[in-house]
Amino acid sequence: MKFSKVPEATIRRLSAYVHHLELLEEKGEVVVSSASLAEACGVNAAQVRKDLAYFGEFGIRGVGYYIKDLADNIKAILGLNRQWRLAIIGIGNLGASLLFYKDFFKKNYKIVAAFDVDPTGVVGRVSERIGKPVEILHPDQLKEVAKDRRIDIAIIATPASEAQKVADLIAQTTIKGILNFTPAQIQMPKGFAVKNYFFTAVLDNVAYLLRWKMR
Amino acid sequence: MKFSKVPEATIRRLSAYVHHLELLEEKGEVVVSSASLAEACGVNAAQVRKDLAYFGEFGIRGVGYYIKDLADNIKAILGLNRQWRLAIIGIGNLGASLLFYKDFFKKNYKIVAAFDVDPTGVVGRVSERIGKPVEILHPDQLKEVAKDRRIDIAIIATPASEAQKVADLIAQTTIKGILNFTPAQIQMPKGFAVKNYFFTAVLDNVAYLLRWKMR
DNA sequence: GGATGTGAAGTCGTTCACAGCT
DNA sequence: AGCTGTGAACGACTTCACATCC
Repeated sequence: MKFSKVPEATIRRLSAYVHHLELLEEKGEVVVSSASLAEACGVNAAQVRKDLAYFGEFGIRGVGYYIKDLADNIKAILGLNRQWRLAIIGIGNLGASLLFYKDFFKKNYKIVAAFDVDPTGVVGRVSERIGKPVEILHPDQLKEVAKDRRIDIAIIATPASEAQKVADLIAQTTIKGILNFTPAQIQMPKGFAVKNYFFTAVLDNVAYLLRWKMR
Repeated sequence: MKFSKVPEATIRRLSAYVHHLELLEEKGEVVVSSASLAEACGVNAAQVRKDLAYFGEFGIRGVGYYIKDLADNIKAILGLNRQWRLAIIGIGNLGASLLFYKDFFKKNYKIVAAFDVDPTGVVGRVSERIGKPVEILHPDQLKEVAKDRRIDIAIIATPASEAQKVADLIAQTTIKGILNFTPAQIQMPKGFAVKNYFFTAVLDNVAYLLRWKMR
């Protein structure tokens, strides 16, 4: 274990490894080699071993990796051995769909609050679709609610024009992690974990590939 | 213009540049320097110039870049000067929310078809929310519909367990681009543009940062 | 003067190749 | 013998620094 600077790409791949290990576990497999895990995740075998080497030695030479053991270890590395409490800010179509995203439960994420400037907007329809409706609060309440409900991570799903305002609100709370779904680049003080995740950028990438590489 | 191998990260940044250039245009700005564009997008100024240099010379030394001109050029590079026709496959919460994602219109993407094995599922509620309901078709119809409606890109928003089946269906159509929203790694023959975009992987990244870098 | 465009340098991430265990 | 763990080689991306041009 060196634990120097871990590439961000490594973390992304660890997520993928966990997903595949869980599939193998369901199938009743017991051990897996770096080569086969690599193939399933579309990467190089040495890459798999290097990624793991940042955090320790999890395999057995001449054998491979015990699947359950490795999965547990990676989950611990990613912090998926505890529950992370999420707030969704901006309950439009995207925010609303996150409220109903079932796989959160598997992944140790739990939505504990939802915020929107217009609590009467999509909410009515949202409420229709779930037994116990999620209460939509006004962003003004963010600070106190963040503390009360111990929110760890805020997901910004507002229009881009509102993203910085929301970020400024978050900066005043105990929340330290942000997943920004808008195309806006947000500015935060040091000490915050911010990741952007704007999906039309990826779509643009597909369009670009189609535009040039092929046809 | 060298047009050798363009890093994927460059393409992602070009998307961000366009977004910011459009904001500047709305504000009535006329020229922008690489330094100021860089700051707004959270990158280095030399990076901006290098990114653009892959495709040509768009600036004027001693002056900067004409905003509208640069925006148009980047859009042409990304293929956003034409309309891309999308299909969404899997109309769960995520797929349904994409159906209503308004910004598609701005970005030259148009949803021309929606598929789900259960056309009676979310659809009823989906139909309630839009004047002219989107017709949800069965994936069996993919091949003929892809041709009729000239679908360019398929967005896979099914459960992960179905992703490969859907990919196999797509492989038999005229569709050449895929945006995969599931955590499953899909296998395609050569010549397809496939991008994965699974958002809990990014959330895992935030959790990891919180787990280690801070606290 | 001032900002772009770009070779060169530097940094970071990936792949190779083999030593080291089991 | 087989597969992991890892230094070293490689390749890719980013940043620097300055020549170039408006």
